[in-house]
Amino acid sequence: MPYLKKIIPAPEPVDCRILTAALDLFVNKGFHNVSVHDVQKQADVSIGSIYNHFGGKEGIAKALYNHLLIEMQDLVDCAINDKSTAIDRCNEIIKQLFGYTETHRNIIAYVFHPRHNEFIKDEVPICNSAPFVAIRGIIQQGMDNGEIRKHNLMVASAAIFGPPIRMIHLRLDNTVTNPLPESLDEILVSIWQGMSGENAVTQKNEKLSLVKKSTKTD
Amino acid sequence: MPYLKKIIPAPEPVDCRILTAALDLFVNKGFHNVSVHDVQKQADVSIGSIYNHFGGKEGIAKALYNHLLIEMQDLVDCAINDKSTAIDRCNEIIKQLFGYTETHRNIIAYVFHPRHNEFIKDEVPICNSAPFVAIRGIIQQGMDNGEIRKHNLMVASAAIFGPPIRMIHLRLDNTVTNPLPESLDEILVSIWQGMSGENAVTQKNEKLSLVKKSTKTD
DNA sequence: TAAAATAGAATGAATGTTCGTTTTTGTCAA
DNA sequence: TTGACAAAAACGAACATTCATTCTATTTTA
Repeated sequence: MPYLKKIIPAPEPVDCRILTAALDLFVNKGFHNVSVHDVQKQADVSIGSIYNHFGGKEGIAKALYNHLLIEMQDLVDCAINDKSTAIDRCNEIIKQLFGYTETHRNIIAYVFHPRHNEFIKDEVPICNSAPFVAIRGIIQQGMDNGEIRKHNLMVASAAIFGPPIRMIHLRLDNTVTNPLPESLDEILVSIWQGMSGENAVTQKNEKLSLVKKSTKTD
Repeated sequence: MPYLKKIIPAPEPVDCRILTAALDLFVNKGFHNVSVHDVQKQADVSIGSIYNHFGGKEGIAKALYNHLLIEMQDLVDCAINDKSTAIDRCNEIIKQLFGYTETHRNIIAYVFHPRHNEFIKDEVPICNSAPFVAIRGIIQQGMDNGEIRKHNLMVASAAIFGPPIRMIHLRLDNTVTNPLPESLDEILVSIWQGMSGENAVTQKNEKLSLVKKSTKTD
């Protein structure tokens, strides 16, 4: 009965199994709390295979890092191609990130893990990796053409992507329990229109109350 | 010549030396890349003292964590006492955090280290610790009295504290090279007034361009 | 002089890596 | 199609090292 055997799904290649297992373990237990033997067991491969393919534990982490950065780059490139304004591009990127946080949690958790340098040596820090630089390029363009209020570039990046990244962190923590896409519109409104309510002391064209200087002259 | 000896500054107590050394090492090398012996050497104490005072490596991390959370709580309490509106209180907290990022880098880096649970077991996650809950309390009040636009509480928290926390992370990374207090005003303006520039497609009282539904009726 | 604190050598478990062996894969001649 | 055979991949026991912790001895404190 050869058909009985055929039912077995095409086995994933060894290197994919290793990466998938490692991603899961690294994200959920932390790189340093995972041994090569743990990865070996979960991936159902031998120690030798891991060393053949990746050269060691850090090699796995680097391969994952570089692979996932390419996927991030794709995401950013798509947003640039599909949308024409800086604001739309940023919004699209945020939308995609929120979606992936629900559907590909491990990937997002790994990429937005804040301290890769604790276990990956000699790689570009995530904030200076190609996709993140590309995002800043979008923002710079937006400031140049007046879509986005002029700021120091890093400040603008933090103002636009700080809230969604914070949401992602809180969601990965389970501090936020609702799927992020449900909050997308609210977040986007707050980014572009600010957080002040009807009774806020701050008025337009005036400095904020915390800023003391020049409140009387102008 | 007893005076020669007197010049030696009062030696810090052993437990403080241990905590100071551990904080420095944990922040700069990562908890898992630091051995108890590293701490012992840098603190210039014996292994035995470390085990007497803190019971082990994780004990040091927990003691640090709890100690620094108390300092954070103080910071929040002061803001609540010194300021009367939600916006002013948030701004004051952000101002203090920016200042401490420059003057007490290690403390901020440790508290805002995103993955304490990788090395500290059985402690409240940072986002649900007292000071962070207190901050959300401020925001909730601000929404109740109309100072802050009404949102889901977590969304509002992310919108207000996402940008400054992002700046802190980028600064700790050295991706941002200017001292944070220099960017304080810019960040606060962007939080409360939003990021849209003169030529932005988004207009007030209309939905953002990314939000497709109901763009025609209203 | 008893209790507390400090000291640091010794211990043992955990774990990253090596390396010789076995299995699989691909190629080519019969 | 078969068999020979070389290259590549997989295997996993053994190794070497690191490192958290223990424990007994010594010093300091009250």
